[in-house]
Amino acid sequence: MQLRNQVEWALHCCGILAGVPDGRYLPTKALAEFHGVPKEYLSKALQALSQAGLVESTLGPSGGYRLARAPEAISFLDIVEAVEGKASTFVCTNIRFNNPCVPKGDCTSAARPCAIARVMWEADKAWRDRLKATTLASLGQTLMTDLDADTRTRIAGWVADHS
Amino acid sequence: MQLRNQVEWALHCCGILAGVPDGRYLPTKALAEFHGVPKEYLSKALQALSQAGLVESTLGPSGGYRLARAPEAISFLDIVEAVEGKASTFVCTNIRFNNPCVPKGDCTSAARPCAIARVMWEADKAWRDRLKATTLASLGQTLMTDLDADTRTRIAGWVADHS
DNA sequence: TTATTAAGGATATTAAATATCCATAAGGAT
DNA sequence: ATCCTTATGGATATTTAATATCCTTAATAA
Ligand code: SF4
Ligand code: SF4
Repeated sequence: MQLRNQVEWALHCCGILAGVPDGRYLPTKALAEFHGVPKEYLSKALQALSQAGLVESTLGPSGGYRLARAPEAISFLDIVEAVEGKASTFVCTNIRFNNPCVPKGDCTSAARPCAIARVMWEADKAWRDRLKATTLASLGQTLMTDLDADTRTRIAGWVADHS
Repeated sequence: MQLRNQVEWALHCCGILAGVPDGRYLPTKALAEFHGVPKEYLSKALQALSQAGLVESTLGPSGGYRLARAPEAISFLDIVEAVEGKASTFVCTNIRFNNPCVPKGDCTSAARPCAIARVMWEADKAWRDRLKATTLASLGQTLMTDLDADTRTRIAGWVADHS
């Protein structure tokens, strides 16, 4: 089980978009060059973010994307679910219904999901809760300590040049 | 991102194997019939459990599988990782190395994984921690309250008949 | 000796992820 | 007005992973 690479791209892009100057937009082309990924495919991830209402776009020259909300109001979970979907990682195919010991139609677990599924869904929730706990704002704070001042300045300059 | 169906099968099989009488084995054929899944394919999942040391097998008539440890000592995580692997759900392809603002070879994050990856890995850990917290023994207790006495008796009888 | 079973390699089938291409409409620049 | 740039979305191709089947081998009990 592996998250698709779009997730990594989307997270990075949101991190960069958080640094776009007010009123400006950063186009797909710049984001693709910055991360070294195919522009056309990255575009699909950005469209997913757009449909989820996390970013907003505008057309034409000097068009592109920017965050639709404050970085404090965008969580990792928002971004992951925009790209990967909200469906649980565990899907129950109800193989218990084949169980020869449970009379047809008498499956009490039809009303209530079975014990195994409940545990798997709780684990899924623990994963999402952790993702929900980190926002783009907290990511930005971490990057302040991770990256040296020079690099931060260079990145800010690059973004300003391309937005 | 979705867990493979083998995971659901493996969890169910372990739940059943927990009820196999001492000294007996339950063969793949029985487990496949019980759950209504293809025997040959289920066999692959059981082999994975065997290689992980969660179940042990014996050949010949009256052969099959049984748990290799007490139900208290087998967690959901053990089973999930046996089938799905231990690799993190988030794989970092280090696209930051393409970042034009970070001088080649000077990527401080090479030593330390980047901020995004750290969060994703923590979420992955939260998922695994939750899976680790439930054992086959606690599953059995839940099933005691989920299933009525008649059904439990029928299942126990079926298992005894086929082991 | 015979039937049964797990182990595992090989292969086929199906679905999903990854990637590219193109047509369209809209917005800025000239 | 015209042209260039851009997001959007559909269509399609390519690659990879999941799902499934088949077959051979060796071990074991009846
Ligand atoms: S026991 Fe749970 S996971 Fe298995 S088929 Fe039933 S509901 Fe699904
Ligand atoms: S920022 Fe993190 S997730 Fe992105 S490439 Fe770097 S290490 Fe990987």
